[in-house]
Amino acid sequence: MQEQKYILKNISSFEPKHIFECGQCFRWDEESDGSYTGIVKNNVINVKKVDNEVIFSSFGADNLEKLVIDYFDLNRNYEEIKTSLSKVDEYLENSIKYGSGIRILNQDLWETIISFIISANNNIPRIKGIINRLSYKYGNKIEWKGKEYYTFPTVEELSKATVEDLRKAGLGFRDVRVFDTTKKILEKQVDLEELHKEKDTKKVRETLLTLSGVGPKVADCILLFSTLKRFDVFPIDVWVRRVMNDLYIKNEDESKVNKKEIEKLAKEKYGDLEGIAQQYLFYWKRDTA
DNA sequence: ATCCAGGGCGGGT
DNA sequence: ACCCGCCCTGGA
Repeated sequence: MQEQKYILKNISSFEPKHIFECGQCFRWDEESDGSYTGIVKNNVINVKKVDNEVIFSSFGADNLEKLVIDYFDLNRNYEEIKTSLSKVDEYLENSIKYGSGIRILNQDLWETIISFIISANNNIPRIKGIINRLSYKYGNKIEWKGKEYYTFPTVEELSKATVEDLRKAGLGFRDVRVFDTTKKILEKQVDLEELHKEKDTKKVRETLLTLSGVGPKVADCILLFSTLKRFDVFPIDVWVRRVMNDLYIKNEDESKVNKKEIEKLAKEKYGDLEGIAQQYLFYWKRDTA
């Protein structure tokens, strides 16, 4: 364990608030100075943007520079993506301006699966609370600057939890889902390493859907926000349904908008970048609501 | 108090 | 294929 610092200068398309509050992650919290602190693998990382510099400070075992480049997907050209998507229409162009510093993270697949199973019919404060309690109980403690942080439990660590333990941690009806999925992954009935090797997004999605608690929306979130990193998916939650209805479909009752219609529309308009388009639209709609 | 929050499941048509 | 009621929890 060691303290490290890494500074990015003149980086474009990197705004901590946009990245950490666009709904893709649950383990980052804002500090009083506006920076964000989160847990990535076995590291605690603080991200602070000052003018045109992003300062990363960490305490952990991994090489910070390598970790940051990988986790924040720094080798991807977001300027190019934004230029391309901005040409679609003025709605998307405006939402891209609003969330111009969004980057889609490469989050650990296992952690992303469990986190989004917990997210079902839940709200963000509760989701974060549950994940913190699971990490506190089954993860490992890291102490840094007088504060305690806990790593997200590994498959083996979480497999020690019984259904009752999970219920006590506040998971509610998601307890059995997390328990069953953990067991299935532990026993490699679904092999996460193998899943990374499959190129066909549809096949990966089919496999994810065999996991308890993983339906269409959760599967798409896992595909988009984890190291699987697929942009040809379009997670449809209440906010995305709302924004797509408001902008294009204009049905009087947004709850009756057909998912298939939204999927078709997204594919037509945004093509293979529909996943990233979804993030700009989601962040804009929810943040200005 | 009732409702809802970043859905999924199981049992109906 | 669609549709619907139900599922824990806690904050408004």
